[in-house]
Amino acid sequence: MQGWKRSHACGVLGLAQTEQEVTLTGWVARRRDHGGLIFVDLRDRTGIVQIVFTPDMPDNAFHKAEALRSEFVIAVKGKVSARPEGTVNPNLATGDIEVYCSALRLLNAAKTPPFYIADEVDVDESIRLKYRYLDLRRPEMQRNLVLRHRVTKAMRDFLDRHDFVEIETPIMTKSTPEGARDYLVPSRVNPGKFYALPQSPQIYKQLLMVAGLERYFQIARCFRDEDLRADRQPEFTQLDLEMSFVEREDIMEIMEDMIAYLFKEAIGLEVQRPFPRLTYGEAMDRFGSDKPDTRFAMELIDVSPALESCGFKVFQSVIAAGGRVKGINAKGCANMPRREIDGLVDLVATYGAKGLAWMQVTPEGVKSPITKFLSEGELQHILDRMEAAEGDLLLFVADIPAVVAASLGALRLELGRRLNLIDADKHNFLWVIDFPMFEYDGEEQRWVAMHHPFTSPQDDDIALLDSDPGQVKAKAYDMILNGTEIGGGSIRIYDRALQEKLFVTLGFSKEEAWNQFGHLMEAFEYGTPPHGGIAFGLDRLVMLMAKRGSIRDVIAFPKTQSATDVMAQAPSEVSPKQLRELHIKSEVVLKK
RNA sequence: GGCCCGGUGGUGUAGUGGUUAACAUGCCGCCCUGUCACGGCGGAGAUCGAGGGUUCAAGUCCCUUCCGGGUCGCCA
Repeated sequence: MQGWKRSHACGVLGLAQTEQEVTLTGWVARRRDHGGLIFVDLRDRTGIVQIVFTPDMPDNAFHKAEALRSEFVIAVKGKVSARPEGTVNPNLATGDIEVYCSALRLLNAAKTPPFYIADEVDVDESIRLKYRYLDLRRPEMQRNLVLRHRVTKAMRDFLDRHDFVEIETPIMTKSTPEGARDYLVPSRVNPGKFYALPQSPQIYKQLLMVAGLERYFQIARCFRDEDLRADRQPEFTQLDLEMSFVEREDIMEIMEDMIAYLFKEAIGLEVQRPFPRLTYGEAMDRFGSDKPDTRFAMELIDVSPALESCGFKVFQSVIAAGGRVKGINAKGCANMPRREIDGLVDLVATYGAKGLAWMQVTPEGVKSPITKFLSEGELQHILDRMEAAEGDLLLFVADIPAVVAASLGALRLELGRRLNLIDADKHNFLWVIDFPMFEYDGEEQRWVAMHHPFTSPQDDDIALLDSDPGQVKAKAYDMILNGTEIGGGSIRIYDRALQEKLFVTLGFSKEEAWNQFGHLMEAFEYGTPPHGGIAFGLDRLVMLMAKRGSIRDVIAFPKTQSATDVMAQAPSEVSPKQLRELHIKSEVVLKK
């Protein structure tokens, strides 16, 4: 800084500072050189202000300004002046004023950046990631990170007021079966043994409840070695919390409070409360999803009852085998070209649907490849059930319930997007409750926990654990915003015997269960309060607040889809010495 | 692991078998005292992701591979 001290941020200047001498610092966003007059847009974190240089200025400032280039770092002393009439720039927050430079210092020069530092630039994401420090100079990215800060700040404020204690739990912990693939860390001092990075602090936070902390939270980094998506990174952040002496309702109520507070504080949005609730069953039936986007209707309609004995063998046999025939009504799409319908067939096929039946409701009647197999009455029943009107396109999938839900749920979302039915300004929060405790894993031939194995079954269903695990409902709840799961949690098991029984239902032997989770079950025997909690995906939450399509835009240094950091070049090979010390031998099997 | 989209000067794109690969922007130089995506004139800048093949001829067609993105599986 060469002895200078910054007096103001660029973005705060306005007519109120007129005639003040200021010292500003920042980056050269643009230089407009008119020969005998130079304008420099000076950018710092807060915004942009115009600096004016003329040849009569002291400090040889004008000639120094001639040498300025994009992204040079400079300090400027000067006087704030109202702009001459006709030169006010209404597109700039500081556009009423400009700063007449009286002294200029070049703090650091810069190479020409590989892309413009501006919001509207459209640059390949791999270039942005390679030069992430330049990407993060863009005002939009800075807004995202600042928003993220505001959200976590508001979380801490709210939870502190509600007597939660922020506690850190280990990053190096124990690998456990169930759930996602673990990231492993070899132990140098324990040859052949590995730590695992936590998929979530689940067991530790339950142990904190046993310990009597009563209310815990943590803004916790979690790690899962699974394939990446727009909303999934191998390391991500959760707001993780747990409360003792509570029921489901207590947690849901305080979390609605918190979310409303976050949205008010961070983006000034008044959230409508209470949040609507859907049971898992209802969500799957009506929307084909356990995280329904309720910003538009187009609900799934079950037309099976009328088709049990219909002439269309595909429908009839699916129903006979216990499947369903359901449809959605794409209002006003009767004239969708055949080619586009074929595209929809491909779409549902990715979700396992073997076909997509369609009916165009035209002025000349219903056009469809399948009407010839249906009786007058069956067809009319379908049209009534679907509330079909002239101009509508009806789309049907017949399959086992899971495939019907997945394919029509995805089709509904796709059509909602294409038909512009989704109001981007809406914020539809809701809870999904009464999840099944288990789902059957055909590959492993056993029941697996839908939420996690520490979730309490609902009291009335405990008797079904042996006889009919598929019918057992869990004391679990997910918070959904606009079709994205932003949080999920449950009331936990706090009884050793019940926890042990649950592991047995999941196919563990008693020994395996104690080997893996013995410390939790032993703890349960020393006076464990009833407890439950929830975890929110911070990245997704901030992504939705920032109206971005990927959590990469709200993470400072994210990884690519192949889980690499293209800037730091991680992961990387390590020296043989490092491997030796860790008792590791790497045998990369190269494909021929 | 599967499917889909993309990879061409620094950046973003055009180029569907045939001259010297085009355009915009950025960059460099000169000119310019009210611009704000300043303007004018001139200039440099590309082994078309990589490898192989087909062809008289390949940015373009074929195969393999790498990289980025989306998605299914996967993600208690």
